[in-house]
Amino acid sequence: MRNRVTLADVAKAAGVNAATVSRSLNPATESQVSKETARKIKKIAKELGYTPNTVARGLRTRKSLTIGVVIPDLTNPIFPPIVRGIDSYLIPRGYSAFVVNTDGNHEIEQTLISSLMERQVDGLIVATGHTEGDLLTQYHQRGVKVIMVNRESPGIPFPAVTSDDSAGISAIIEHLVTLGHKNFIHLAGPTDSSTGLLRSRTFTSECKRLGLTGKVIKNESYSIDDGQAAVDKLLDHGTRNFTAIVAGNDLLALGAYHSLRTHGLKCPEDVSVVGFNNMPFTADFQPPMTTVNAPHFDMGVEAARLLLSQIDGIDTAPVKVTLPVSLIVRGSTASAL
Amino acid sequence: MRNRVTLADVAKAAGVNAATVSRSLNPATESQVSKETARKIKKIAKELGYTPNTVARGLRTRKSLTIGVVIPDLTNPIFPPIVRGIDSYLIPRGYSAFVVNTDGNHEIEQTLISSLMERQVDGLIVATGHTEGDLLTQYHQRGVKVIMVNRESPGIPFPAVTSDDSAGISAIIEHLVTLGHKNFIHLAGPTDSSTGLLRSRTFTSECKRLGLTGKVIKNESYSIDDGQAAVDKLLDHGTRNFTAIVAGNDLLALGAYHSLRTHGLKCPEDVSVVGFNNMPFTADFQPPMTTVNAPHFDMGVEAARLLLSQIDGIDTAPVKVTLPVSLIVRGSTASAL
DNA sequence: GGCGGAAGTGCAATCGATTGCAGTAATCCC
DNA sequence: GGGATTACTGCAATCGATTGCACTTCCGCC
Repeated sequence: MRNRVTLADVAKAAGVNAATVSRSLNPATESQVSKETARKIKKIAKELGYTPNTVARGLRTRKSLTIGVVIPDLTNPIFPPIVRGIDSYLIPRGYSAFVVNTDGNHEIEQTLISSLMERQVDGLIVATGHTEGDLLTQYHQRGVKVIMVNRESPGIPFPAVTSDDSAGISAIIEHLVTLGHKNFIHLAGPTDSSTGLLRSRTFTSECKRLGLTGKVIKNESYSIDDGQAAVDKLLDHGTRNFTAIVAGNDLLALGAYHSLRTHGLKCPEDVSVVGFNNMPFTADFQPPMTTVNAPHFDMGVEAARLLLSQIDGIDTAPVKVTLPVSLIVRGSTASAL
Repeated sequence: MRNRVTLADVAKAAGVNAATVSRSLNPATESQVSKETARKIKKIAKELGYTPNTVARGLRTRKSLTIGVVIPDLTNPIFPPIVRGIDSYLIPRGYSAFVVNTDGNHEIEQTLISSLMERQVDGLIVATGHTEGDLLTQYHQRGVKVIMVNRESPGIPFPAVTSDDSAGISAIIEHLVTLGHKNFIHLAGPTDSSTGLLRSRTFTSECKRLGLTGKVIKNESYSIDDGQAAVDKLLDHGTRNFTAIVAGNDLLALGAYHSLRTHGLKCPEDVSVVGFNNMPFTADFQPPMTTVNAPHFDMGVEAARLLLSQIDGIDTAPVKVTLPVSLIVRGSTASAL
């Protein structure tokens, strides 16, 4: 049915052994074959429309040239750039990526990682920050390379590529202080993620250092709904002793927008709001969102680079790479009254 | 190095032949093995932590349980929901998807499709609408199933899943006419895409049918920049004889927002703007965008369903599935003066 | 002229599973 | 008790490539 042309077909047509065809077509082994023969074989292979079977090759060479990318949810706009960054490095090098979505569900994540392993991926790039359930450790011991991206692993010291969250939060607070703000709310991301934890810790320590009032509100997830609910709760209880909201990411900030609006408060006139990530379209929100740009595409590239260097055995130390961020001031922050 | 447990390992531990292990672990052939033996083998397999090698299995069975998804650009927010829809159908059925981005580049697309074929994908879901270069046809003849999603194929009658663009455009025009609009601009998407073509044709025929003035402006791509440039050009030439812009998609509409703003025109007071797709965050734009909701997730599901039914040989006719759309009226449309 | 070595090619094993065929033992039935 | 099923299980081929080893030529050199 599947009318593929195989090495054997080419070999028969050329009147040589399949081994010779294999060697001719592989640049690394081509020198073992006479120039004459190699030329002829390549010509015939092209005529017959031969395409190598990567699966069969992988079985023999024990390298699938395939890697798995584990992310929480592709519809969260920060992840597509990461995936594209990964792709941009991997594809020119002959690798392909399986991208799977866990929806933050731990069981799903385990199942998907197992399925990736059954498919013999050479490595894993994990953006969920979850490393519990020792599945990853187990695979890592079997020689499968793992890189964390966006979020770090809590326990196991896998190499990780993150943005400089600490610097980002500092820049935000400095910006707000310059505008005269003194009383802050921080909508913290989930504390089981390294980003949530680090951003919130930096927020607290910066407030303390500068003698500011900073209240931290924990959120279950990085979602619009959670951000809105958190601020709703605050305002419904009559709490108004703050002039600025520092959100753990842009989605939480957007939730804050919604809540402020339904409570008749204006941003930035009444309350300033700052996001984190500079995800697509934040400039088109009402008001355009002040946020911190995290280089997601570059983080993907860097993660892929690290992974391949680990696979090739060049670089085996558990490196931590932190990429710089920058504050993008738009319309959601203004002077405190 | 890779310390995997193989069938042979389990067989040795159980004191049986690998064939027996294979049969015990496969539900379809389990009945060929005595209950006793099967039970013992399963126990040992679990103890040893055996995981099947999907790659090796695929080589023998000639089914990779893998499909390729070809999209233009994952960072365009309409595609992640499609991909997730595809995944939601595929994964529970044991399939995995390779997602590749073509950036609308024809050469890249050919290369990526070749690489997918080398990886022995069982089928392809194509969202770019491109079928030129006869690579797809060639593969299709070799038994690889192809489904188009979002955009139809121009020439070859592959099964396709699309939204009801025609109904969408009609609903938009009806809405605008009700608001008293009579003079329209249509920012058409690329004419080499079925969506661009169909939406623009419907626009023209509806205008004609209702006796309205409707000017069509072609765009190279479905991008913010193109939308902005198109409206810029119009306004820079002093053309103001329109009160409503019907954009080919939300990105073009957003470009129109930008242009109107820089020209000191207010939306919707001066000009109404309508998008298409209801992509994420359109409700948060300034103003909230009136648009047509296309069920992208469901389109993905349906495409995956069609593909698997083709692979299983159940359904081989070139079906066209059109999913219903609905107008979402928000703040970017208002009464004509 | 004979020996050593290099160059080019083929043979056959291997990767990890699946599966047609055959063989053995147990069971059944008259 | 003997012949025929039936039920398990094993053998070995197969999928499509890669690769260590062995073999044949041919050339150079003394």
